[in-house]
Amino acid sequence: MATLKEVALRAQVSTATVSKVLSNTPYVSEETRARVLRAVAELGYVPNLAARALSKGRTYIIGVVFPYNYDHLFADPLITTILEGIETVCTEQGYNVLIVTPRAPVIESAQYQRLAQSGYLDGLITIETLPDTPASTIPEQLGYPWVALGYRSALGNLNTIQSDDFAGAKEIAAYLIGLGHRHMGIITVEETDLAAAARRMSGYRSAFENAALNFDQVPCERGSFSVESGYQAADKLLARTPHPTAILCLNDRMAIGAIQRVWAAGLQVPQDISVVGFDDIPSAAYFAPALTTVRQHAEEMGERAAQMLFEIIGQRASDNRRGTTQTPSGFKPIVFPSELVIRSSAAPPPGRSLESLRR
Amino acid sequence: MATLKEVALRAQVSTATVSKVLSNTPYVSEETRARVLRAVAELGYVPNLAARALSKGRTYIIGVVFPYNYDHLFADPLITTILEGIETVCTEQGYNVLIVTPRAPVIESAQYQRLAQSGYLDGLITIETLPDTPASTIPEQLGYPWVALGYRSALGNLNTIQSDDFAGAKEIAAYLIGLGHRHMGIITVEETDLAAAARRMSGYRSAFENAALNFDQVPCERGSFSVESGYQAADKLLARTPHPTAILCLNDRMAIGAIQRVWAAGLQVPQDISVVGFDDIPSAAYFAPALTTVRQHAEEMGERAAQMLFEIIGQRASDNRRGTTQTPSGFKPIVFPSELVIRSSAAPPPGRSLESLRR
DNA sequence: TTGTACGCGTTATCAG
DNA sequence: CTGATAACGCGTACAA
Repeated sequence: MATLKEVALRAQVSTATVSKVLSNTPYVSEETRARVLRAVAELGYVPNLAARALSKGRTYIIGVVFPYNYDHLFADPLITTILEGIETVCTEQGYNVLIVTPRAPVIESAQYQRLAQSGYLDGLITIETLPDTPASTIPEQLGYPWVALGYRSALGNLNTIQSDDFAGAKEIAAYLIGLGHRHMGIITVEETDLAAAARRMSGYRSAFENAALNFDQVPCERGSFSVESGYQAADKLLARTPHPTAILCLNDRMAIGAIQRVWAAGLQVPQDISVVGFDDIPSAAYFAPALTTVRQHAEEMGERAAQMLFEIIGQRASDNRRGTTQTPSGFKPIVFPSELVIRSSAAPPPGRSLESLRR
Repeated sequence: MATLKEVALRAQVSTATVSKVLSNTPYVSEETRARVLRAVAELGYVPNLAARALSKGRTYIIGVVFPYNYDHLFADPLITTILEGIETVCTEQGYNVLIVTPRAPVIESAQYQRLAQSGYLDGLITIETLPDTPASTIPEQLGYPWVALGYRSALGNLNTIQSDDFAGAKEIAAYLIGLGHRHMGIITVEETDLAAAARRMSGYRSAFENAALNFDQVPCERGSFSVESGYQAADKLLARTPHPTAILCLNDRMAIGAIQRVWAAGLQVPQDISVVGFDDIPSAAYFAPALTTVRQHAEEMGERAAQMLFEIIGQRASDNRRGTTQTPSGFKPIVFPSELVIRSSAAPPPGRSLESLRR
């Protein structure tokens, strides 16, 4: 662990000169530059980041925050894919990624709060899966760079990257309706467990109302994201007579659970009952039947979030340079389209072929 | 962003005193302690981590390194599960996790090398999925705390956490043999792509030899981890006449691909052909047929790795305190058992019921 | 073109 | 029990 001073000693110059060489400042003679560089190489000198951070006020670390309560969030392919997108861009830009996972409600997580205020992070990207206690509140109050992925409830949507949950849900519900389904069931989650839940539900509702179907009479059960919970919820849905001919699930894992339950009843998907999901996790494509679902552009969303953050960091830096203290108004929300992926877990209801529909 | 100095000013004491109060040093009068604490609260003071790191030589950040080449490693549930285990323990211990993903061969990744030497990390956990260029080489040479998950090839296995790939592979192969299979195929990967590949292959071999079967004549195709590549590899295996009655896959995703290919041939799993995997990824349980595979204790392995790292960091610290500069010899490798998970993707070969085997 | 000297925010070592 | 003061390693005005 050689230091600047040691390099300076060896190259017979001052530490200031070494520093200048290393930061590519002009006005250094070729000769000394070469001598310094050689000393650096010989000593295997690497700048101490803690010292640099202290001096420059920049750590080149950005924090990715994902609160979790109910479930292992790392088990959610959507989250890890977003993370991958973020990580890619950060690495490109020479930034490092610190993962921050407040276990408790964000507001109560002292650890998170301290970290956010510790000056260790140049910025934060929060993955807001939960409503009510957005993790972005903290950096927002502290006035430093942040971007949120998801919904911030009543707080407005500046600096936010979202997936168009409403449109995606509406589209897939309309698709089922178009196939001829009239008796459907829904497997959702507690709205307190997923900020996007409400949007998806209103997407469904919108499709139903467009078709003059009464959404409020649609049987609706709650799961908790997992395959098992989907199984349980489907169990209740199937107990009804007549049972629904199609089930809309708020995520793919619950859809897979629901399908298991349909099988357990001795029924076929999609011949007897159609089941659709949401998210398009990797296994959705390989499940049999391959899941009809809604794709979210998770990796791109992660990348875009990181890019937005760097724009904010950059503009903040240039503001400082010219002494402007204008509070930036924030970026307009970016909404990524979500797209219906038609595979083979949905079909017209039994006794109602596509042909008959066309008549 | 209040500083120590501001707190000191407000509490009418010196910065040294504030520091003592905050680090719970005894020998501070109750009265001043209270005054300081109040000032801290009023100012919302949070220590600056960069400054603390510089002064104490400790950052409370540990790096988790996972090299990747061929594939999106974030898409590998095994890796993210390990990461989750690591993260849990680190958070408990008040450490933060920085993710480090050298894209190039580790040796050539300047970014990784610099980070490792920057003094920004208190320790490293490397996930060694690839042979030949273990990421742990760097911290090892630099002489600072590290733990490796996986295999370090010829470098020895000190400070290593492993899954018993050999035993797991042997067990699942023996299971198929026990079901009566005699003509099997294997879908593996390039040994340069996965350090564990060789162990699993020798596990298979061992089972075959125990049953007096010639392992070298077993048809063997290579995939590249993905579902698609499993499909392609199975394609070649099925082209043989007679085709194998069972396929051993080196991971679950390829097994799922292989099953798809079997279906495409109009055959059933496991009635016509048995297919087994390795890893027990979450979707293995929900796939239909549910995958018979080998479970690895990924989360526990991650947790154990973090614990081992903290033991090393701790002992290093106490060595320093008493001036001992003994080079620690390192921990013995910890091998986690892997276990056969019997579900429903394997059965006796056609025309050979379990009954007939017992005769 | 180069060097001096100070500041960044903490911790730690001493005197007092 | 408390308070100066010196590190920690780097960046950077400012001076030379």
